[in-house]
Amino acid sequence: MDKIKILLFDDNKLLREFLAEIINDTNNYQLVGASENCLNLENDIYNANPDVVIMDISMPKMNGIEAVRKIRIQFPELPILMQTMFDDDDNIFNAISAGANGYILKHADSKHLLQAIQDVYEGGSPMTPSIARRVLNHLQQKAHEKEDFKLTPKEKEVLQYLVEGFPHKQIADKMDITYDTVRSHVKKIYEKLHVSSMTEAVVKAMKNNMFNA
Amino acid sequence: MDKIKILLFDDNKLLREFLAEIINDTNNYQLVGASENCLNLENDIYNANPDVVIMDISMPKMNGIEAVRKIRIQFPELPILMQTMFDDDDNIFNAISAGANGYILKHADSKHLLQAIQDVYEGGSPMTPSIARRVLNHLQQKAHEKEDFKLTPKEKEVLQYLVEGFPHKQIADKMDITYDTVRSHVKKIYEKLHVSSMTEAVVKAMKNNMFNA
DNA sequence: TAACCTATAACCAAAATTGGTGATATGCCA
DNA sequence: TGGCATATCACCAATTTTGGTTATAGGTTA
Repeated sequence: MDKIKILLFDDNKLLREFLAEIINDTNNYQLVGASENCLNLENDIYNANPDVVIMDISMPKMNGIEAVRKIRIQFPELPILMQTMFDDDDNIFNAISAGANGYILKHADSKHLLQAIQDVYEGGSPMTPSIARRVLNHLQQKAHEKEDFKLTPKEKEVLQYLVEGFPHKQIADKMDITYDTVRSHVKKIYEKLHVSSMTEAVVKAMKNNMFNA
Repeated sequence: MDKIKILLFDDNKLLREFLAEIINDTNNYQLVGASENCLNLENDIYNANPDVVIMDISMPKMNGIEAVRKIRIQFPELPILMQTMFDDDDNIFNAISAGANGYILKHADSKHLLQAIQDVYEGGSPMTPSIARRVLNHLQQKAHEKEDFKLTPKEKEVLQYLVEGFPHKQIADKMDITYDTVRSHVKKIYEKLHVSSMTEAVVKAMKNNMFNA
């Protein structure tokens, strides 16, 4: 069985050495490189050909998040495990949307660290419960704030078309009703949504994700 | 130190007994109840007064997700740990948006289970790496499709105000420029976004979440 | 230096939206 | 049966937005 090849990016020399020691004490893992910055990012990866990248989130010159973004362009499938000092790091979401796969703390003990490496290698996304909590809260807020404005079916249909950018006249054609009827619906919509223009209505509709959008 | 009081909802008798055994073998945890359905949900919780609820995601009569939703109304802060048979359960996202705090597999060994209980009790959100991966993918897709329209700072400012529902005239006042200058910016924005109306521009801005939303 | 981008501003004419105030018809429900 | 919500349509007048064209000034860059 081949060892899992690991490439490390971290500006702290002590941590690089510490990690090298942990990894080389095992039979299943192998450190194929450790850089203190991401200036030769693509080359480093190309030469080392790792199975997993471990990336410090905050580094001089180019930070870890920018690095993740660049890696994703050339190596879309390469598992990336982010490391941070604190679990309330505001960069969590930036790292996630940049395409990082896992997220752990720097002071994790060697057992947890090795498990996390194994997890990202297998396609999972290891993260501490506290980080997961922040991620979930983020999701819940998104799904949360939806109001019920009690629009009738026709009103919903009209609003849908407004969101899609159609002017009243075209909506009338599509719905096979007159321009003035569309207007009647629009007025009711404004009343129910407590707005007074198309843009406001459309923004409110999207914020309450009333449609797939 | 008080024990962590646990209330269990699961329709499988064997699993209820198994869990009772695990928990009662410890010093830090205490099972204060185990129900096979959620018909007396509120009463069960009120009487048992648990620190943590463990909920099976699929149950007869009322499923676990509906139950979570109900719990959240009366007990907004009560930690809920969901259990499922499979980590590709499509109900993950429904459970999350209903307000569940953690998500683990039913065949987790007792050590992991107890750790997960501890984690939710402490405000974390334990989940398996594979479940976390699905959650992250979900987030990444949301954050994904953002284009760079290369708007200038002023154009971004104008667009921001449009999203907030202000008419040109008020934007002119806010930015301390003339109405016609606002119009110039708006025209440029339309050109760069390939649209031809405020609603289209606003929708595009929001879809590419160019602002806080 | 010339070309280009940004920000500013103006004018005209056309099109679209908005507010207000009506009316008619249908169906539901108490 | 009478009230209520829904859906339809109409007209007036005011406001807002849009497309097109032009112009000036400051900054950057090839």
